[in-house]
Amino acid sequence: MLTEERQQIILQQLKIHNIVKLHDLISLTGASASTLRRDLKDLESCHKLLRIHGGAQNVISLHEEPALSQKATINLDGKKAIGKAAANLVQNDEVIFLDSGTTIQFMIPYLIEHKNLLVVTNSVDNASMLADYNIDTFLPGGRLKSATKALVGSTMIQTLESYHFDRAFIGANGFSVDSGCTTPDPEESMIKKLAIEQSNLAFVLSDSSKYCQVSFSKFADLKDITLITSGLSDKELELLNKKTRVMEVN
Amino acid sequence: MLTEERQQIILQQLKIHNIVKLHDLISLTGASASTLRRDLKDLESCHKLLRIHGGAQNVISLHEEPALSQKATINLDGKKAIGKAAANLVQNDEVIFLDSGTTIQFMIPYLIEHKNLLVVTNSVDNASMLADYNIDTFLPGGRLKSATKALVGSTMIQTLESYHFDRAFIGANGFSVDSGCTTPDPEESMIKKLAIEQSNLAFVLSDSSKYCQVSFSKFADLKDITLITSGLSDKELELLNKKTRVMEVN
DNA sequence: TTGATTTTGATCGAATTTGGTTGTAATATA
DNA sequence: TATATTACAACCAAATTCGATCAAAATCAA
Repeated sequence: MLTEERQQIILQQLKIHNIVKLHDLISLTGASASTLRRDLKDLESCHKLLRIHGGAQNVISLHEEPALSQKATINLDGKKAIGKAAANLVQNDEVIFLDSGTTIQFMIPYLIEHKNLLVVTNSVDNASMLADYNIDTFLPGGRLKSATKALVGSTMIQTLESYHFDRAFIGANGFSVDSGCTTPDPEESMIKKLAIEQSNLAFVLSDSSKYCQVSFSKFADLKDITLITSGLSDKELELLNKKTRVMEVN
Repeated sequence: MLTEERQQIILQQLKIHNIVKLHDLISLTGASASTLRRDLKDLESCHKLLRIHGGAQNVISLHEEPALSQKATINLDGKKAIGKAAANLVQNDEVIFLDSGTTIQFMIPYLIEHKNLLVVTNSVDNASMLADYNIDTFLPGGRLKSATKALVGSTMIQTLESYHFDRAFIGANGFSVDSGCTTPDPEESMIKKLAIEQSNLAFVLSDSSKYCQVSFSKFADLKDITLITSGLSDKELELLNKKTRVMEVN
């Protein structure tokens, strides 16, 4: 059995079961524990799975959005760096759109450097933080999604259609060369898509853990946005650079 | 069974039942009590659940009061009682408006008793809390006021004009027989006024410390609203009762 | 074929996980 | 209230899994 075959089997099992045990893989492939450990190690290093004691699990299960508190602490330094870099792109007097999500939230402390900004956001949490920083903020109306505290729905869409932004900063649960930028919830996906359309320049902020992740709903092709990310390898960057503009921070 | 599997089962059970007993988890996973205790400990330390004697419960346990961080501790018992009384007025299937302000916020934990509510609010903080309690919430668009984290402005007004509420619950910085209900900010005052107009029944929530206080901008005559208050003397109540309906709680 | 490179499987000590035991604390019952 | 029951944290020893290493096997190149 070839290495490629084994790894396909592993990923396939993961898709089905969300979790695989090393033991099962041994009987499934006939390979030794050592070999399969090596496979898992390889697959983990390109973010295709997450190793756990006794096996491996999906990096994210498609229909599960981890609650904010859980997500918030992951890859903190990376998010901070991304947030700072993104905020530095903003110019005085601009109107910008801020998506929901913790990565985007890290931009806010750095936004106070800029004068006379107007921020439009669909995130209740971001709005609260923007108010703390005394940044002029506008919320389009919408229905509130409990899980992410983002505003969605037809009202939001109608409102956004009548706005135009200098820049939009969007979060993503996954991005890949083939599938573009994706997120679990179709309604939020539609907001992201629309915000990108209504902007002169659109940026997707996402750390390396989201690379090669595909979530349910696609909201942008890589060619239509500029990616701001951190923690990617040179090889991965090279590959991405063929499809989009990438800002690697740190 | 892998650690990760067990923990997923635990969280899944919590989502369904809001509470799990250690005993049930033992029969559900086949793992020992020690192991499951460890799992609960781990999950608690990353804030995915709250341990209780004999098992665990969701972090946001529905029937429990939120920890309120701020200086909102003034007259806490009074506000709680007012919030509870106000929430009890609400009926299933109603559309209600919630104003901004801490007193109003105390209603939210008690609102979960009612089924199929739709809450409209202009307060970002209330919205966030409503999301925590999984209550259907709609935010009309508007400009965000930093000081109070309330949404104001023409967009908000236009939106509210097209809505109609079964009940509106409004906060006030002052109320008196002569000057009616008042609040410092004219823009917020306009929102309150409008919300009252658009409702079948309007309630102003305000504790006794606001009695005979007059703030800059008036948004309602006492005759147009029902006052929900606490801590007033019999004499004061008698006086007020001539001008308006008063619910004294506690 | 020969020699170099890669892949594989086995081994072993270290690290992790697990289930049971113990004494203590919390809860239930009388 | 006093007592019995149950759940708890802390600890330990057994079992499992892990990572590192190395030699055998397979693959490749000339």
